[in-house]
Amino acid sequence: MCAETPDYKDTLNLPKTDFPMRAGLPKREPDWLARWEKIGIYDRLREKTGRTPFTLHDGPPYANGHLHIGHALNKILKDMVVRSQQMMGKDARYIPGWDCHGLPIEWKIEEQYRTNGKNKDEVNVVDFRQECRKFADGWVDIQREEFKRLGITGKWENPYLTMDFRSERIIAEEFMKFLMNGTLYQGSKPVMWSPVEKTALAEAEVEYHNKESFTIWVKFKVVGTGDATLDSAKVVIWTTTPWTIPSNKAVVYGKDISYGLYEVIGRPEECWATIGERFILADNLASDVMTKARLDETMYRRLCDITQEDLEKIQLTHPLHGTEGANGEWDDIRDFRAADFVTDTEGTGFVHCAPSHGMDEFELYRDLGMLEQVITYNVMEDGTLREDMPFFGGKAILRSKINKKNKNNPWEGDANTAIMSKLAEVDGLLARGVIKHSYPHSWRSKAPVIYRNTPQWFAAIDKPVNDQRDNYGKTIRERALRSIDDMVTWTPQTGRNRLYSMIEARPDWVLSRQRAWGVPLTCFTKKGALPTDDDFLLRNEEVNARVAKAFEAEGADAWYHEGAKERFLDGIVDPDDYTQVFDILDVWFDSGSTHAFVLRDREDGSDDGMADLYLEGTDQHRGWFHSSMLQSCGTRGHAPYRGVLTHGFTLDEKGMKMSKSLGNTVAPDEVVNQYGADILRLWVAQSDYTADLRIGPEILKGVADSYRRLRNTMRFMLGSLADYSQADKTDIHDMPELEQWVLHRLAELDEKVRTGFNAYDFQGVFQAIFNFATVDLSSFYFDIRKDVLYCDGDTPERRAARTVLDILFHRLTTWLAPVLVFTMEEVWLERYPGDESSVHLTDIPNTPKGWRNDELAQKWVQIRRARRTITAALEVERTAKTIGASLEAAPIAYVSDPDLFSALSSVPLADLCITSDLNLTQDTPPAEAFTLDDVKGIAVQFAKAEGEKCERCWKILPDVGTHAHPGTCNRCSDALG
RNA sequence: AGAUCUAUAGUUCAGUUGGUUAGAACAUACGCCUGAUAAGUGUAAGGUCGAUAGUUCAAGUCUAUCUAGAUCUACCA
Repeated sequence: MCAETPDYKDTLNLPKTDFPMRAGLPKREPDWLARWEKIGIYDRLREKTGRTPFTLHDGPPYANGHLHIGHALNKILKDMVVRSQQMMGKDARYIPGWDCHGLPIEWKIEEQYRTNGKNKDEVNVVDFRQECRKFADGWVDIQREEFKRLGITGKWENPYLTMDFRSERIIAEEFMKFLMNGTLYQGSKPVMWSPVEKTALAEAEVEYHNKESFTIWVKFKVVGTGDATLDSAKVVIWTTTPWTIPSNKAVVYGKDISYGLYEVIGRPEECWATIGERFILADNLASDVMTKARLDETMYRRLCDITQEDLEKIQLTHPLHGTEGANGEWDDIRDFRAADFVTDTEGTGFVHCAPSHGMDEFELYRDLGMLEQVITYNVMEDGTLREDMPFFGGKAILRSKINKKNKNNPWEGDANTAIMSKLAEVDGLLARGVIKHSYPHSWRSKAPVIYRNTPQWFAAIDKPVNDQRDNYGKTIRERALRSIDDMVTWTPQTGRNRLYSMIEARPDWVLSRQRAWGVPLTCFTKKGALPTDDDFLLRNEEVNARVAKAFEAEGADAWYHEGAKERFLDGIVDPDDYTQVFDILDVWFDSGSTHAFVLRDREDGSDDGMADLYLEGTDQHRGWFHSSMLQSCGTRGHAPYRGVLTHGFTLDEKGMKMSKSLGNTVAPDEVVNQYGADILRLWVAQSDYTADLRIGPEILKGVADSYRRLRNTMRFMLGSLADYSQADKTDIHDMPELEQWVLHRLAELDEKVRTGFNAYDFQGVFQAIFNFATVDLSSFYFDIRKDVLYCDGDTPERRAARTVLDILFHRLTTWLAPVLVFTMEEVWLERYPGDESSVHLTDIPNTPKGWRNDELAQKWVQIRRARRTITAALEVERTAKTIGASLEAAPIAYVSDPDLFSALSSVPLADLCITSDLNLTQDTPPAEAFTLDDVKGIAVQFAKAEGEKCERCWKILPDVGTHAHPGTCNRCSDALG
């Protein structure tokens, strides 16, 4: 700077703001949260009237443990939906909820008992349930605070809990609808059963240990083929559970396995095979089986193939068939058919089926509709065989107490050996042995468990519901499938197929669990009646009403209090004629009923009891989407939701699952403490949630970078608008074209933003806004307008620019507020401070129709292309060190295209290119003029700007120094007054 | 083991009914500016479109197989 000219910097209108470049989000976010709580934002929004309601129904997380990143993703997405819908003019309600019942909590309490040396069985059920309730309550409070910290808005002080007394009442009432409409029935299925504890166990309560088991090869005689070769043969099966042999009902083979007929032609002394005996075996396993039967390869020969046609002809008899003293117990012909779970890698290639004691077999015969013929009730609760069973009645599969003398098999009872002896006696055994294998044991008693057919309660999926709500079909399945296609919008579309095929294929819904913490199946069965009898279940509205009333007042504990049965039945039926059911409802029934006690029954629910959206991870196709659909189809005839959005899972940076052992986890509170919740939210917004989402240190760093860029753009606007007033407000028609073009872009974007928000495409919306902010604003519009904003006095150009900045401010803050809830509030308060002020009370402003100007936009595409050529030409000189700043240049643009020429001559091209001057001509360009390959019709000849540098605006102009203020140009001198 | 889904620069994403040289942004490198300054701005480099085979005049796009990852089932006689 020359010594004699004054420093004009203070005379400029430089951006002025206290808005910090660095956000300091982790420290400052809690203050904004406190503010919102004080203002009561959520309730304040509810006071706005005349808005169309939008209901996002919250899928309840399970109330145990701290939040992980998946919870954060889910709730942030929900929050962005709620906030964007609200700001687009809806009344967007959000009632957060928690799932409180169920095994994991029960389990935690049991664990506490164990460490304190208490025994669960000695604790009163009601006391136990109270402890579970307390535990859930504690975690609800913790999770609520963790969710709030992420900036999630909602009715936090009055959420819904599945364990609220009212919820428990309604869950029971919903269950009783199934009771009354006849879809509830008692059936049975094999479950993991601990004979020692006489209880069913869940998969989570089972641990696998090595156990020694007997292993036997058993002969089943072939009969009734009419083929002498086959009829003389025996099918051999292998099992490690001899105790299931009395319950055998069938044998199955594999469709793709090659079988052969083998004849014994020699034998050692100790052997259960006789010479001439013929066995059908899988070829891959024949030598293995023969070895176990002590036959070496010289002692048997393969006679022929056994084809699938042969197998189809075969029928079998049980080895105990016709045994004296068996009273015909095993005399029925055994079923024999193909099944796809049979392999020829282990055993014999044939699987013995006792469908009461194995899942594969049970499912096979369930799907065949033959359960009644194959289900047995041979094993009692304590693991003993049925008292009246021939030979083995009362024998125990497992001992009730451990026998430490039997070191190898301390729990072994007397049933297996008795059965093996009898089989050997009737020539039913080919071989036996012992093996060590991994076997399920009870987590509590450490004793082995068995699969045991157990009575369970089911909801029939294919039975007409008979409730006059048949618009979508008569049965639950029909209604569900029809709803999926006719009623529900799926985001992404693939979710539809997933649920459809699951519901299409699913069996009846097992509603009962043998547990303590949940809502009981509130029903009674008639003593002496069979499950198939019409009056087996007590169906009485008066009884139901009593139950509901009691639950409303006392919660589901009422079911467990002393004298509950008499309380509910006295005076209606004779309590002594009925048995009270003590099973617990599947927790998916609880959460499947949330639509009833939240959407239908709460004042702030929805008008028609339906949700506009359910939004959960893809795992909920089998979970909440599924159970809610079934429950609702059973009770109200159709889906409870109009829309379903599913998101993927969170993975680490390499796309691998997160796990503590790999050390690749990202905890939400860590992100919040390091970067702030807004960064986590921005990560959600810029990710494609329809697939799995990756997160890790590098990705978060990238997100924080984007955030900073955006933050500075906002900061620039704040600074330039510092003293903006209504006097600046300029009509669009009085604005330069550049400003009109910005408004056009805003009109375009507004549509994109609204369509995107309505399609829940936050990624698309954010990307569009972010691109606009960096490409159109920061590097183009702002860059150009800095000159006018800084240097002009109160000119129409400056007023127009500031009008546009003000408009931009309102658009950008409201568009981004659903994502960057904290930062946009911070930006908003910078201009609109006040105790009651908040961007979150504002709607996205409407866009005046006149802003859209496609013709102008077309023209400006041309202009920007020409500009690119000019700036590129300057870049060459910059690299050559001819110039530094672009204001040192005054290039000549040779434009041959007449349209382009007229377009360029209609705008202040030098300003747009940030040069001090620019000559536009239609002359033929000199050969050395600069061109870009992809821009036709313009060539640029570089020239340095002539004159002195204005000490105020830094433009180089010929008239500098000839005005009132020394060292200034005409404009600046005027501005200085 | 089965069902479903995903795969494009270092990162996050575009890529129309198959049709020019696969596009942005961020990050990177090298510049410019020093009046958005722990900021702004320009230029460049960066891709066998997970792999292979096929259909086609033409494949990131359609088909098949494989690989990796994810979710849900099944983990057994």
